[in-house]
Amino acid sequence: MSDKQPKKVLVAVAWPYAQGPLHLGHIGGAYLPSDIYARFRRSVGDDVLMVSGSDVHGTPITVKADELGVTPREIVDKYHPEFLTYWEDLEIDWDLFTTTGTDTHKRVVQDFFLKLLENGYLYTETSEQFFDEEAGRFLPDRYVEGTCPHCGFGDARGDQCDNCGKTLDPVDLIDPRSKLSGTTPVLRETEHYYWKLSAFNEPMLEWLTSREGWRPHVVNFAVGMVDDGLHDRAFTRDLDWGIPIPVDDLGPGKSIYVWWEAVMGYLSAPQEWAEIQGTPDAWKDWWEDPEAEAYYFVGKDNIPFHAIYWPALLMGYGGLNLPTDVPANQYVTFGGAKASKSRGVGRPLSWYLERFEPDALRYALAQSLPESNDSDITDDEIARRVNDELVATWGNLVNRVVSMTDRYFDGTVPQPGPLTDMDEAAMKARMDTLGDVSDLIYNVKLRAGIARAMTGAQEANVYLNDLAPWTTSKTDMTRTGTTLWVALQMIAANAVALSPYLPGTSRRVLEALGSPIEGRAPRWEAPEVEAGSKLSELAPLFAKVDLEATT
RNA sequence: GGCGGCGUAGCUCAGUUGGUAAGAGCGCUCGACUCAUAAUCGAGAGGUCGGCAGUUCAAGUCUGCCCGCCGCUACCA
Repeated sequence: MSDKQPKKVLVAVAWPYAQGPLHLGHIGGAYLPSDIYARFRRSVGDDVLMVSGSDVHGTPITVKADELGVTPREIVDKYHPEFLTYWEDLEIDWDLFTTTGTDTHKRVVQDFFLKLLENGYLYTETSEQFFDEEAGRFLPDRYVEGTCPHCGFGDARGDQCDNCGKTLDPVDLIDPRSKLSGTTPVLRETEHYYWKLSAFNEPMLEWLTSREGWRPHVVNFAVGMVDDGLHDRAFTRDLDWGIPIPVDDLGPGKSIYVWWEAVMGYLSAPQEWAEIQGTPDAWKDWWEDPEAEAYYFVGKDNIPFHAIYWPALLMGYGGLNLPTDVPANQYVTFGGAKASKSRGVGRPLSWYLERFEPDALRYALAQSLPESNDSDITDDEIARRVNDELVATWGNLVNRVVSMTDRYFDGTVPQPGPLTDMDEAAMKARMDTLGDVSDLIYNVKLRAGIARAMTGAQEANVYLNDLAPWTTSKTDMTRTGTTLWVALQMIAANAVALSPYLPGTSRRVLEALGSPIEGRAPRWEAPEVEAGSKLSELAPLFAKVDLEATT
């Protein structure tokens, strides 16, 4: 670890729409895993840049704004600040969490557009779209409603019929009407830029099939999609809310399609970060250095955009790093059924934060990360993880060792005597824990990583039971001191092993044992708890949770 | 409809290229201990690996069909 050259690591995380509160599925699916990974890479000395931000131009935002009769900006201004409080509460440690509404983003996106145009990947084409003459706007698919041509359902949306589930083209609707004004929309010609995505079929397939270490479901899904053939996609929309195209040959009112624009945030956010640092070119270390790595943490619904479209955009731009890995997660489901509002997923994050300590919530989610399959969780399951695993195994371990050190040695780290084989084995076990957890996190097996770290805590419990310092304290204080000294070393190392997952409580443990963290993350090595030093006060790490008492 | 995925102990889940008598955590039973947040440690019970049929010397792990569940299906994110 320590002998490796520090690497530049871009930790890129899905951009949430600033359109509604986040739920545990979002946290477990993307934001927590990225934070765990980023914290770990900081610990081993790499230069991590973790960025994301609120997508302010997403269609759901304009839909919601139209429904409420407010501007999209008002929606964004409500939810973006709310997101920031989540990050603070959960200690999601961004280098920058911005929005797609910044000048930097606009500049980068428009530059990207021009570069694609220059490289021959954009062309114009005319098509017919529904236009609401009363509202004076072209209508996105879901703004058109009418009778479903398949089942006769009267309120089918232009993109899909909610009754029979079929995918529709708004032009096929019988008696179409505008959702904006209720009037009958008319077909009107409109000219747009199209992206020559079809040109990337071959290189994309070649790139995808040569990825090593990617999760099977990610590669399979992406390859399957490319195998079906990539088709050219419209690159612009008839919208005012968005980033206008930087050329005027199509007239006004043309914005870059929000999805293409949003993923470019991975490029613009590091530039904004660099500007804030006062080193405007610093972002290039993460984007242009071939040795730099880039990890994209997203949910599985985002695989096409991060494993295909964004890499294709980058290929079209040229000279920028493609993703090192897209460790997409599956879904966190609640109470068996799919993510449903009635079973907890609709609960605001604050509901959980009122009942669980941040690290306790992080623990339960980390143990349930849907890395290879959808994973199911319930409120009781979260409480069970906290009470029967986290408190019982780790919290109690720390507490019992600190208590004995207080009782038998007045809170001073005892001087160890000669180490026996059992002592040596325990000292080695703590190093193995750090090594194993490190291997697992490097491979983005975060769930296995925290389980392994907990095994380390169990090993310390076994060691204590075998050596029984509460018994030896009656006859042999040297032996007792040695045992507690070893146990303290194990705890300190284990706090480091857990630190990516449980940053707040790990910090408390390390401070109490005399190894305060310098910087944002502890060094990934076993700290030395010095004999003779005085332990500072350390209250129990976690409290047990009783949901019934607080509900 | 098309594409993809899932169904492994009571619960939540692991199980690289098919190969020793199928694993973990929690729960449960019994025992040990009492420093510790009735926590800890040990032992044990518990599974036709959704069903059926194949391929193979050998299948949870490959093929086909069936049952149940889910996601995506391109201007929807």
